[in-house]
Amino acid sequence: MSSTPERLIETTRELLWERGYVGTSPKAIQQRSGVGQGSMYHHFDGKPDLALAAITRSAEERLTTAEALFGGPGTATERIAGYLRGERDVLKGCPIGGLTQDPEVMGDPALRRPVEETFSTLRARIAGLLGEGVARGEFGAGLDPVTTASTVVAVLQGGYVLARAADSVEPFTEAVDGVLDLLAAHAPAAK
Amino acid sequence: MSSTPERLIETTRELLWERGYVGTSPKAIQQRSGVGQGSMYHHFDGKPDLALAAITRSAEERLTTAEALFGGPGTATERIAGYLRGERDVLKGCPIGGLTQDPEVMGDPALRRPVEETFSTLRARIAGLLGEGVARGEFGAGLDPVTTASTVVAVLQGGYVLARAADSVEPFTEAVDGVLDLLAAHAPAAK
DNA sequence: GTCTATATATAGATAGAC
DNA sequence: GTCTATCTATATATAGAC
Repeated sequence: MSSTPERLIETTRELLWERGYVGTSPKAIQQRSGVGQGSMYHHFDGKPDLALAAITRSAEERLTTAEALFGGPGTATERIAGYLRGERDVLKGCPIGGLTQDPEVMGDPALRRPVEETFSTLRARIAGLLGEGVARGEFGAGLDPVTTASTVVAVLQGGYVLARAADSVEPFTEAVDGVLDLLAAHAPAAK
Repeated sequence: MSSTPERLIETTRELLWERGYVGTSPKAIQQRSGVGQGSMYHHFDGKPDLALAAITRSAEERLTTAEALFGGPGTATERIAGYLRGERDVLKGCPIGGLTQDPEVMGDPALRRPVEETFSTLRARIAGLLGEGVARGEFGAGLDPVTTASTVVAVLQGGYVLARAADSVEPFTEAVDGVLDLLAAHAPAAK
Protein backbone atom coordinates (compact mmCIF):
# COMPACT_ATOMS: atom_id res chain seq x y z
CA MET A 1 0.00 0.00 0.00
CA SER A 2 1.55 3.28 -1.04
CA SER A 3 0.60 6.57 0.56
CA THR A 4 -1.23 9.31 -1.28
CA PRO A 5 1.81 11.58 -1.71
CA GLU A 6 3.72 8.56 -2.93
CA ARG A 7 1.15 7.75 -5.57
CA LEU A 8 1.12 11.38 -6.68
CA ILE A 9 4.88 11.50 -7.07
CA GLU A 10 5.08 8.24 -9.00
CA THR A 11 2.24 9.22 -11.30
CA THR A 12 3.81 12.60 -11.93
CA ARG A 13 7.11 10.92 -12.79
CA GLU A 14 5.34 8.79 -15.37
CA LEU A 15 3.50 11.69 -16.92
CA LEU A 16 6.55 13.95 -17.02
CA TRP A 17 8.38 11.17 -18.80
CA GLU A 18 5.59 10.57 -21.30
CA ARG A 19 4.32 14.08 -21.91
CA GLY A 20 6.80 16.57 -20.42
CA TYR A 21 6.02 19.32 -17.94
CA VAL A 22 3.94 21.57 -20.18
CA GLY A 23 1.98 18.57 -21.41
CA THR A 24 1.16 17.30 -17.93
CA SER A 25 -1.93 18.75 -16.24
CA PRO A 26 -2.97 18.49 -12.59
CA LYS A 27 -6.18 16.87 -13.75
CA ALA A 28 -4.28 14.16 -15.61
CA ILE A 29 -2.21 13.46 -12.51
CA GLN A 30 -5.35 13.18 -10.40
CA GLN A 31 -7.08 10.87 -12.81
CA ARG A 32 -4.19 8.50 -13.33
CA SER A 33 -3.24 8.35 -9.67
CA GLY A 34 -6.82 8.10 -8.46
CA VAL A 35 -6.18 10.94 -6.01
CA GLY A 36 -8.79 13.70 -5.71
CA GLN A 37 -8.20 17.36 -6.41
CA GLY A 38 -8.49 18.57 -2.82
CA SER A 39 -6.20 15.79 -1.71
CA MET A 40 -3.54 16.67 -4.22
CA TYR A 41 -3.51 20.33 -3.24
CA HIS A 42 -3.43 19.34 0.40
CA HIS A 43 -0.17 17.43 -0.02
CA PHE A 44 1.49 19.66 -2.58
CA ASP A 45 1.38 23.39 -3.24
CA GLY A 46 0.68 22.88 -6.92
CA LYS A 47 2.10 21.55 -10.13
CA PRO A 48 5.62 23.00 -9.76
CA ASP A 49 5.95 21.64 -6.22
CA LEU A 50 4.84 18.19 -7.25
CA ALA A 51 7.04 18.26 -10.31
CA LEU A 52 10.04 19.17 -8.17
CA ALA A 53 9.48 16.08 -6.01
CA ALA A 54 9.08 13.91 -9.11
CA ILE A 55 12.09 15.29 -10.97
CA THR A 56 14.30 15.09 -7.90
CA ARG A 57 13.44 11.45 -7.43
CA SER A 58 14.00 10.58 -11.09
CA ALA A 59 17.35 12.33 -11.02
CA GLU A 60 18.45 10.45 -7.90
CA GLU A 61 17.30 7.16 -9.33
CA ARG A 62 19.21 7.81 -12.53
CA LEU A 63 22.44 8.54 -10.70
CA THR A 64 22.02 5.59 -8.36
CA THR A 65 21.60 3.20 -11.27
CA ALA A 66 24.63 4.63 -13.04
CA GLU A 67 26.78 4.55 -9.92
CA ALA A 68 25.95 0.88 -9.33
CA LEU A 69 27.54 0.17 -12.71
CA PHE A 70 30.44 2.60 -12.50
CA GLY A 71 31.44 1.40 -9.04
CA GLY A 72 31.30 -2.25 -10.09
CA PRO A 73 33.97 -4.53 -11.49
CA GLY A 74 35.53 -4.37 -14.93
CA THR A 75 37.74 -2.15 -17.04
CA ALA A 76 36.72 1.43 -17.78
CA THR A 77 35.64 0.33 -21.25
CA GLU A 78 33.54 -2.48 -19.85
CA ARG A 79 31.79 -0.26 -17.33
CA ILE A 80 31.07 2.45 -19.90
CA ALA A 81 29.81 -0.17 -22.34
CA GLY A 82 27.59 -1.54 -19.58
CA TYR A 83 26.24 1.95 -18.96
CA LEU A 84 25.49 2.63 -22.63
CA ARG A 85 24.10 -0.81 -23.35
CA GLY A 86 22.08 -1.16 -20.19
CA GLU A 87 19.49 1.38 -21.21
CA ARG A 88 15.86 0.29 -21.27
CA ASP A 89 12.81 2.02 -22.65
CA VAL A 90 14.94 3.62 -25.33
CA LEU A 91 11.87 4.74 -27.26
CA LYS A 92 10.51 6.52 -24.20
CA GLY A 93 13.62 8.65 -24.07
CA CYS A 94 15.53 9.81 -21.02
CA PRO A 95 13.30 10.93 -18.14
CA ILE A 96 15.82 13.64 -17.27
CA GLY A 97 17.26 14.57 -20.66
CA GLY A 98 13.81 15.08 -22.12
CA LEU A 99 13.11 17.81 -19.60
CA THR A 100 15.79 20.02 -21.14
CA GLN A 101 13.40 20.59 -24.00
CA ASP A 102 10.80 22.09 -21.66
CA PRO A 103 11.02 25.87 -21.37
CA GLU A 104 9.03 25.93 -18.12
CA VAL A 105 11.43 23.49 -16.49
CA MET A 106 14.57 25.22 -17.73
CA GLY A 107 13.11 28.58 -16.74
CA ASP A 108 12.54 27.57 -13.12
CA PRO A 109 15.82 27.37 -11.19
CA ALA A 110 14.42 24.89 -8.68
CA LEU A 111 13.22 22.49 -11.36
CA ARG A 112 16.33 22.98 -13.41
CA ARG A 113 18.84 22.17 -10.68
CA PRO A 114 18.34 18.38 -10.50
CA VAL A 115 18.61 18.17 -14.28
CA GLU A 116 21.82 20.15 -14.30
CA GLU A 117 23.32 18.15 -11.45
CA THR A 118 22.49 14.83 -13.03
CA PHE A 119 24.51 15.58 -16.11
CA SER A 120 27.39 17.37 -14.43
CA THR A 121 27.76 14.43 -12.02
CA LEU A 122 27.58 11.87 -14.81
CA ARG A 123 30.13 13.68 -16.94
CA ALA A 124 32.54 14.04 -14.04
CA ARG A 125 32.16 10.40 -13.02
CA ILE A 126 32.80 9.11 -16.53
CA ALA A 127 35.75 11.47 -16.96
CA GLY A 128 37.20 9.89 -13.81
CA LEU A 129 36.72 6.40 -15.20
CA LEU A 130 38.34 7.36 -18.49
CA GLY A 131 41.21 8.98 -16.63
CA GLU A 132 41.80 5.74 -14.74
CA GLY A 133 41.65 3.88 -18.04
CA VAL A 134 44.34 6.10 -19.51
CA ALA A 135 46.49 5.72 -16.40
CA ARG A 136 46.19 1.93 -16.63
CA GLY A 137 47.10 1.99 -20.28
CA GLU A 138 43.63 0.94 -21.34
CA PHE A 139 43.55 3.85 -23.80
CA GLY A 140 46.24 5.81 -25.57
CA ALA A 141 47.68 8.75 -23.64
CA GLY A 142 46.17 11.09 -26.21
CA LEU A 143 42.64 10.46 -24.98
CA ASP A 144 41.19 13.46 -23.16
CA PRO A 145 39.00 12.14 -20.33
CA VAL A 146 36.91 15.31 -19.98
CA THR A 147 35.89 15.85 -23.60
CA THR A 148 35.46 12.13 -24.19
CA ALA A 149 33.17 11.86 -21.15
CA SER A 150 30.91 14.55 -22.60
CA THR A 151 30.96 12.65 -25.89
CA VAL A 152 29.85 9.45 -24.18
CA VAL A 153 26.94 11.12 -22.39
CA ALA A 154 25.99 13.03 -25.55
CA VAL A 155 25.87 9.80 -27.57
CA LEU A 156 23.43 8.37 -25.06
CA GLN A 157 21.18 11.43 -25.07
CA GLY A 158 21.41 11.88 -28.82
CA GLY A 159 20.76 8.19 -29.29
CA TYR A 160 17.39 8.63 -27.61
CA VAL A 161 16.58 11.49 -29.98
CA LEU A 162 17.45 9.42 -33.05
CA ALA A 163 15.51 6.42 -31.77
CA ARG A 164 12.40 8.46 -31.12
CA ALA A 165 12.69 10.16 -34.51
CA ALA A 166 12.97 6.79 -36.25
CA ASP A 167 10.50 5.08 -33.93
CA SER A 168 13.10 2.33 -33.73
CA VAL A 169 15.87 1.36 -31.34
CA GLU A 170 18.24 0.79 -34.25
CA PRO A 171 19.89 4.22 -34.52
CA PHE A 172 20.39 4.24 -30.76
CA THR A 173 22.16 0.90 -30.91
CA GLU A 174 24.24 2.08 -33.85
CA ALA A 175 25.30 5.27 -32.11
CA VAL A 176 26.35 3.32 -29.01
CA ASP A 177 28.20 0.68 -31.00
CA GLY A 178 29.90 3.41 -33.02
CA VAL A 179 31.31 5.24 -30.04
CA LEU A 180 32.39 2.02 -28.31
CA ASP A 181 34.23 1.00 -31.48
CA LEU A 182 35.97 4.35 -31.59
CA LEU A 183 37.01 3.96 -27.95
CA ALA A 184 38.27 0.44 -28.60
CA ALA A 185 40.26 1.64 -31.62
CA HIS A 186 41.97 4.17 -29.37
CA ALA A 187 43.51 1.39 -27.27
CA PRO A 188 47.35 1.40 -27.33
CA ALA A 189 47.28 -2.29 -28.28
CA ALA A 190 45.44 -1.32 -31.47
CA LYS A 191 48.15 1.10 -32.48
CA MET B 1 6.97 42.62 -47.43
CA SER B 2 6.05 39.10 -46.47
CA SER B 3 2.60 37.69 -47.03
CA THR B 4 0.28 36.74 -44.20
CA PRO B 5 0.77 32.96 -44.60
CA GLU B 6 4.50 33.59 -44.70
CA ARG B 7 4.48 35.52 -41.45
CA LEU B 8 2.40 32.79 -39.83
CA ILE B 9 4.78 30.05 -40.88
CA GLU B 10 7.89 31.91 -39.74
CA THR B 11 6.34 32.81 -36.40
CA THR B 12 5.23 29.23 -35.87
CA ARG B 13 8.75 28.02 -36.62
CA GLU B 14 10.11 30.33 -33.94
CA LEU B 15 7.56 29.30 -31.35
CA LEU B 16 7.94 25.59 -32.05
CA TRP B 17 11.66 26.00 -31.57
CA GLU B 18 11.29 27.94 -28.33
CA ARG B 19 8.33 26.23 -26.73
CA GLY B 20 7.58 23.00 -28.60
CA TYR B 21 4.27 22.00 -30.13
CA VAL B 22 2.29 21.45 -26.94
CA GLY B 23 3.58 24.75 -25.57
CA THR B 24 2.63 26.77 -28.64
CA SER B 25 -0.92 28.14 -28.77
CA PRO B 26 -2.76 29.61 -31.74
CA LYS B 27 -3.20 32.78 -29.73
CA ALA B 28 0.54 33.11 -29.18
CA ILE B 29 1.12 32.68 -32.92
CA GLN B 30 -1.43 35.36 -33.70
CA GLN B 31 0.00 37.82 -31.22
CA ARG B 32 3.63 37.42 -32.24
CA SER B 33 2.91 37.46 -35.96
CA GLY B 34 0.42 40.30 -35.75
CA VAL B 35 -2.07 38.23 -37.74
CA GLY B 36 -5.68 38.14 -36.58
CA GLN B 37 -7.58 35.01 -35.56
CA GLY B 38 -9.95 34.96 -38.51
CA SER B 39 -7.08 35.51 -40.86
CA MET B 40 -5.08 32.65 -39.42
CA TYR B 41 -7.95 30.20 -39.73
CA HIS B 42 -8.62 31.43 -43.25
CA HIS B 43 -5.13 30.47 -44.41
CA PHE B 44 -4.64 27.32 -42.35
CA ASP B 45 -7.01 24.65 -41.10
CA GLY B 46 -5.70 24.92 -37.57
CA LYS B 47 -2.69 24.36 -35.40
CA PRO B 48 -1.64 20.98 -36.85
CA ASP B 49 -1.85 22.28 -40.41
CA LEU B 50 0.22 25.34 -39.63
CA ALA B 51 2.71 23.27 -37.64
CA LEU B 52 3.13 20.92 -40.59
CA ALA B 53 4.08 23.83 -42.85
CA ALA B 54 6.52 25.14 -40.23
CA ILE B 55 8.13 21.79 -39.44
CA THR B 56 8.47 20.91 -43.12
CA ARG B 57 10.27 24.16 -43.82
CA SER B 58 12.60 23.80 -40.83
CA ALA B 59 13.45 20.27 -41.88
CA GLU B 60 14.24 21.35 -45.44
CA GLU B 61 16.34 24.25 -44.24
CA ARG B 62 18.29 21.96 -41.94
CA LEU B 63 19.08 19.51 -44.73
CA THR B 64 19.97 22.27 -47.17
CA THR B 65 22.45 23.79 -44.75
CA ALA B 66 24.03 20.41 -44.06
CA GLU B 67 24.22 19.50 -47.72
CA ALA B 68 26.00 22.76 -48.53
CA LEU B 69 28.76 21.64 -46.17
CA PHE B 70 28.82 17.97 -47.07
CA GLY B 71 28.94 18.67 -50.78
CA GLY B 72 31.76 21.19 -50.36
CA PRO B 73 35.53 20.74 -50.45
CA GLY B 74 37.70 18.99 -47.88
CA THR B 75 38.33 15.58 -46.46
CA ALA B 76 35.53 13.62 -44.80
CA THR B 77 36.95 14.57 -41.42
CA GLU B 78 37.02 18.25 -42.34
CA ARG B 79 33.48 18.27 -43.62
CA ILE B 80 32.15 16.43 -40.58
CA ALA B 81 34.08 18.77 -38.30
CA GLY B 82 32.59 21.70 -40.18
CA TYR B 83 29.13 20.26 -39.68
CA LEU B 84 29.59 19.70 -35.94
CA ARG B 85 31.36 22.97 -35.29
CA GLY B 86 29.16 25.12 -37.48
CA GLU B 87 26.18 24.93 -35.17
CA ARG B 88 24.71 28.19 -33.91
CA ASP B 89 22.16 28.84 -31.21
CA VAL B 90 23.39 25.80 -29.33
CA LEU B 91 21.45 26.79 -26.22
CA LYS B 92 18.22 26.96 -28.21
CA GLY B 93 18.64 23.34 -29.16
CA CYS B 94 17.86 21.68 -32.48
CA PRO B 95 14.62 22.91 -34.08
CA ILE B 96 13.99 19.39 -35.39
CA GLY B 97 15.53 17.19 -32.71
CA GLY B 98 13.60 18.96 -29.97
CA LEU B 99 10.34 17.91 -31.56
CA THR B 100 11.07 14.26 -30.84
CA GLN B 101 10.26 15.04 -27.22
CA ASP B 102 6.76 16.15 -28.12
CA PRO B 103 4.17 13.36 -27.85
CA GLU B 104 1.66 15.21 -30.05
CA VAL B 105 4.20 15.55 -32.85
CA MET B 106 5.44 11.97 -32.61
CA GLY B 107 1.84 10.76 -32.41
CA ASP B 108 0.81 12.45 -35.65
CA PRO B 109 2.23 10.63 -38.70
CA ALA B 110 2.11 13.77 -40.86
CA LEU B 111 4.05 15.86 -38.35
CA ARG B 112 6.42 13.05 -37.60
CA ARG B 113 7.51 12.34 -41.15
CA PRO B 114 9.72 15.39 -41.74
CA VAL B 115 11.48 14.74 -38.43
CA GLU B 116 12.11 11.13 -39.32
CA GLU B 117 13.33 11.98 -42.80
CA THR B 118 15.70 14.66 -41.60
CA PHE B 119 17.61 12.24 -39.43
CA SER B 120 17.53 9.27 -41.76
CA THR B 121 18.86 11.47 -44.58
CA LEU B 122 21.57 12.96 -42.38
CA ARG B 123 22.71 9.59 -41.13
CA ALA B 124 22.86 8.15 -44.61
CA ARG B 125 24.74 11.15 -45.99
CA ILE B 126 27.35 11.05 -43.23
CA ALA B 127 27.73 7.29 -43.59
CA GLY B 128 28.51 7.92 -47.25
CA LEU B 129 31.15 10.51 -46.38
CA LEU B 130 32.75 8.20 -43.84
CA GLY B 131 32.72 5.37 -46.36
CA GLU B 132 34.60 7.56 -48.83
CA GLY B 133 37.02 8.45 -46.05
CA VAL B 134 37.72 4.78 -45.38
CA ALA B 135 38.15 4.10 -49.10
CA ARG B 136 40.66 6.96 -49.37
CA GLY B 137 42.56 5.69 -46.37
CA GLU B 138 41.54 8.65 -44.24
CA PHE B 139 40.40 6.22 -41.53
CA GLY B 140 41.40 2.71 -40.62
CA ALA B 141 39.55 -0.05 -42.45
CA GLY B 142 37.97 -1.09 -39.17
CA LEU B 143 35.75 1.99 -39.04
CA ASP B 144 32.11 1.14 -39.68
CA PRO B 145 30.57 4.04 -41.65
CA VAL B 146 26.97 3.28 -40.66
CA THR B 147 27.33 3.02 -36.90
CA THR B 148 29.85 5.86 -36.79
CA ALA B 149 27.47 8.11 -38.72
CA SER B 150 24.77 7.52 -36.12
CA THR B 151 27.33 8.31 -33.45
CA VAL B 152 28.20 11.62 -35.09
CA VAL B 153 24.57 12.71 -35.34
CA ALA B 154 23.88 11.51 -31.80
CA VAL B 155 26.78 13.55 -30.44
CA LEU B 156 25.29 16.64 -32.03
CA GLN B 157 21.80 16.01 -30.68
CA GLY B 158 23.06 14.94 -27.28
CA GLY B 159 25.38 17.93 -27.19
CA TYR B 160 22.34 20.19 -27.38
CA VAL B 161 20.77 18.34 -24.45
CA LEU B 162 23.92 18.71 -22.32
CA ALA B 163 24.28 22.38 -23.23
CA ARG B 164 20.71 23.17 -22.30
CA ALA B 165 21.01 21.23 -19.05
CA ALA B 166 24.15 23.14 -18.12
CA ASP B 167 22.92 26.44 -19.57
CA SER B 168 26.32 26.61 -21.18
CA VAL B 169 27.80 25.79 -24.57
CA GLU B 170 30.78 24.10 -22.91
CA PRO B 171 29.56 20.48 -22.74
CA PHE B 172 28.42 20.75 -26.36
CA THR B 173 31.86 21.88 -27.43
CA GLU B 174 33.46 19.14 -25.34
CA ALA B 175 31.27 16.43 -26.82
CA VAL B 176 32.08 17.59 -30.36
CA ASP B 177 35.80 17.88 -29.67
CA GLY B 178 35.76 14.46 -28.04
CA VAL B 179 34.23 12.66 -31.00
CA LEU B 180 36.45 14.48 -33.49
CA ASP B 181 39.50 13.43 -31.46
CA LEU B 182 38.31 9.84 -31.48
CA LEU B 183 37.85 9.99 -35.25
CA ALA B 184 41.30 11.52 -35.71
CA ALA B 185 42.84 8.80 -33.52
CA HIS B 186 41.31 6.22 -35.82
CA ALA B 187 43.39 7.45 -38.76
CA PRO B 188 45.77 4.79 -40.14
CA ALA B 189 48.63 7.29 -39.88
CA ALA B 190 48.07 7.41 -36.12
CA LYS B 191 48.43 3.67 -35.76
C1' DG C 1 -9.14 38.16 -46.61
C1' DT C 2 -9.89 40.07 -42.13
C1' DC C 3 -12.61 41.18 -38.02
C1' DT C 4 -15.52 40.44 -33.93
C1' DA C 5 -18.56 37.49 -31.38
C1' DT C 6 -19.44 33.29 -29.46
C1' DA C 7 -18.64 28.46 -27.80
C1' DT C 8 -16.82 24.21 -25.41
C1' DA C 9 -13.14 22.15 -22.87
C1' DT C 10 -9.19 22.31 -20.13
C1' DA C 11 -5.52 24.46 -17.03
C1' DG C 12 -4.55 25.44 -12.65
C1' DA C 13 -6.05 26.60 -8.79
C1' DT C 14 -8.94 28.39 -4.12
C1' DA C 15 -12.79 27.91 -0.54
C1' DG C 16 -15.10 25.71 2.57
C1' DA C 17 -17.92 21.63 4.02
C1' DC C 18 -17.29 17.02 5.97
C1' DG D 1 -7.08 14.37 4.75
C1' DT D 2 -10.57 14.24 1.25
C1' DC D 3 -14.55 16.01 -1.34
C1' DT D 4 -17.42 19.18 -4.02
C1' DA D 5 -18.21 23.76 -5.69
C1' DT D 6 -16.52 27.63 -7.74
C1' DC D 7 -13.36 30.71 -10.30
C1' DT D 8 -10.33 33.10 -13.88
C1' DA D 9 -7.66 32.41 -17.84
C1' DT D 10 -6.37 30.00 -21.82
C1' DA D 11 -6.76 26.48 -25.73
C1' DT D 12 -8.77 25.80 -29.91
C1' DA D 13 -11.72 26.62 -32.63
C1' DT D 14 -16.57 28.10 -35.55
C1' DA D 15 -19.98 31.63 -37.41
C1' DG D 16 -21.10 35.29 -39.71
C1' DA D 17 -20.54 40.34 -40.62
C1' DC D 18 -17.68 43.55 -43.34
